[in-house]
Amino acid sequence: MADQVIALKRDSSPPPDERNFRVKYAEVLNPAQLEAVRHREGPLLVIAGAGSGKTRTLIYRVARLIESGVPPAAILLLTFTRRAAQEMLRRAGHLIGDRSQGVAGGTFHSFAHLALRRFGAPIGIQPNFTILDRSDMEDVVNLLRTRMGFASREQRFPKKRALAEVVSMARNKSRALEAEIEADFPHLREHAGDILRLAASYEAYKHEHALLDYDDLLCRLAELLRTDQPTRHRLSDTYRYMMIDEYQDTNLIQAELVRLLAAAHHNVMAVGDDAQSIYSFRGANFRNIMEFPALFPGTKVVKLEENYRSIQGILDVANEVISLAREKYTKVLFTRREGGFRPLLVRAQDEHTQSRFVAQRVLELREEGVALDEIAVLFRSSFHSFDLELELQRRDIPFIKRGGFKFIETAHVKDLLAHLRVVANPADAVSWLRILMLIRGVGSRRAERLVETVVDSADPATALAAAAKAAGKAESELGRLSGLLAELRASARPAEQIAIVLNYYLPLMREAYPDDYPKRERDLEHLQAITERYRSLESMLADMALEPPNDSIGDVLAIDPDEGYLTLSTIHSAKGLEWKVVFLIWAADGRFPGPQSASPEDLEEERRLMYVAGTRARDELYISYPMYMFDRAMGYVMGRASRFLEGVRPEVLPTAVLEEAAEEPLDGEGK
DNA sequence: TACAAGTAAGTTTTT
DNA sequence: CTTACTTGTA
Repeated sequence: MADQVIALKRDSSPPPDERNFRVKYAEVLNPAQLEAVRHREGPLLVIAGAGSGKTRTLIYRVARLIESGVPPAAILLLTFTRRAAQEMLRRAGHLIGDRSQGVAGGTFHSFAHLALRRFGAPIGIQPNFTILDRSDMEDVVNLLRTRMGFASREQRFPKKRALAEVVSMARNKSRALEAEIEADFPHLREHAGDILRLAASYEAYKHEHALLDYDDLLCRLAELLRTDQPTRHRLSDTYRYMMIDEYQDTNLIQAELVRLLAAAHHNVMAVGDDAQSIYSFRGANFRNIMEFPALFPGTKVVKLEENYRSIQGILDVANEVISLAREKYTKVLFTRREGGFRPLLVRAQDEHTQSRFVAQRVLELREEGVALDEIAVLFRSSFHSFDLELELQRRDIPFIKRGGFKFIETAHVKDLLAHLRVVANPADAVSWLRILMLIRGVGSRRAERLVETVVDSADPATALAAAAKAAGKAESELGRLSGLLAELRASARPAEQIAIVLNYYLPLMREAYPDDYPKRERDLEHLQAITERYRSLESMLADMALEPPNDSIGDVLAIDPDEGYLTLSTIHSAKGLEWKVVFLIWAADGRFPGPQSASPEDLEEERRLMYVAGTRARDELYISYPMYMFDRAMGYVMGRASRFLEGVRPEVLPTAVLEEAAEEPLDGEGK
């Protein structure tokens, strides 16, 4: 190490090597954090309450490992989003410089993707496989559903969405499909036999066309590691120090992946909070984190209970919400942050009054000097913010929305990418169908036949041109498509390839969407800009499937405001984040929890979700709900506060009834 | 036979 | 608002 470092001032005798460390760990971490950061070999479980410095602990441990001489490339940091991994490595970089960039980091899915591309051959995985996102999966399921004759029979057969749901859930819970139907979808029991047959064809179809869905990425990596010893050893030797964030939201397959990857060394640090487990719909079970010590005997457990984020008033609400849970959790948060502010339960007249309250308070906060990017509005379901979005637009308050619909899933973006996907993987029948059906005169029937001839040929463009001869009036269009594909194969830069597709696709799009094609064009330009940084088509397509750009900036706003954006987010997408001021809207029974939360387990998870929402706030927390809300079945009904707030004492969460603001006309130009 | 248009129903959360 | 299935047209 080139830099001479000043020795620690503290009298306590640090381990000898600590003297040379640039970071003074003992001075900036609390005892529990320090214990976790100093841990070096063997399994470690950190139970970290909300705001207890969990991320900080991970970052400092990365830094300390590297300072202790561990090569960065031997560290694997698995997080819930890649963004989280990048952010952590960036912060670690502030501590120890750019050595942190050598750390391998990402999500389980992105890690599995890379591993399978490079080492998947022993279990029959082609390196150019295509990743199916959820809607691609549904497309395939739907195709098979029709092909197998389940579409137009008298008996009602489940829709593609439900089918994809069951199939995926079974895998995420590591259950046989039959058992999954019995357990979570008993109403589909009568179709169990057909669903099983459909699922089998789905597996065969994916295999035949080099397609892997999200679940395959995890399951097949587990398969690879189980069955192929050289690969297991290779990966386990490469990543000698593993760190896993948000462990409470992992499922059994992910736990198995961890076990297999760590087989050679058991150097695993898992970090999580059982009270913040909110992904059971993805097969996660908060008990997994409790069973970590059983998976790795000899696990050291460290608890972080001091909260550095929120003032006590906010923690009081969160603690009371979670204390009424049926399962008891492992810790109670406390803070030394004093502050007079009490969170407020705001009862609004109706949804629009709620929106205007939020908008107005946001403007007041801005007057008080709180930047917009220090404020967030959270909600249970992404459509809950629709009315608020209109109100914010009306008042020129810039915002970004996280979670919910992604622009990557809109038809025009999928169309565009499908043209590139067939170039990367000519066997990708889903994408072939998609781009063929865009052509006038080609419907599902003809498209399927064309796919059959094209998929197995060595030169798809030529095969397509040959097949087009028999296609009647669609011939010339198919010829153009063939030309396009040839042109795409000749180009190497993704952004350039997108430009080539745009040239072909934009006219088709204008015809297909005469109402709003300008907006869609802007989306595609945005996409082109995003893809400018990619050098390989494969990596670009993989990123689009695994880490899609989902911050859809409100399309009204063309320019970046200096003061940043107000954040609108689902609670799920707000996980791990924090803001100075948080609004939680639609905290009403019937919305949060929603009507689909029926079982006690579902409700417990909703309660944890409420806990997550509340603990995102540092200084101010406003929870609101409308007194009258519209119900599709019953018209306007009286709204009640969420049941999770009922047990919270009024001293801890006082209620304010919202008076109509006088300066504002009731009927704005919204709607 | 194959495609396009029209009508009717269902809707969380995410990799 | 999207998706599914029926009916209408070439």
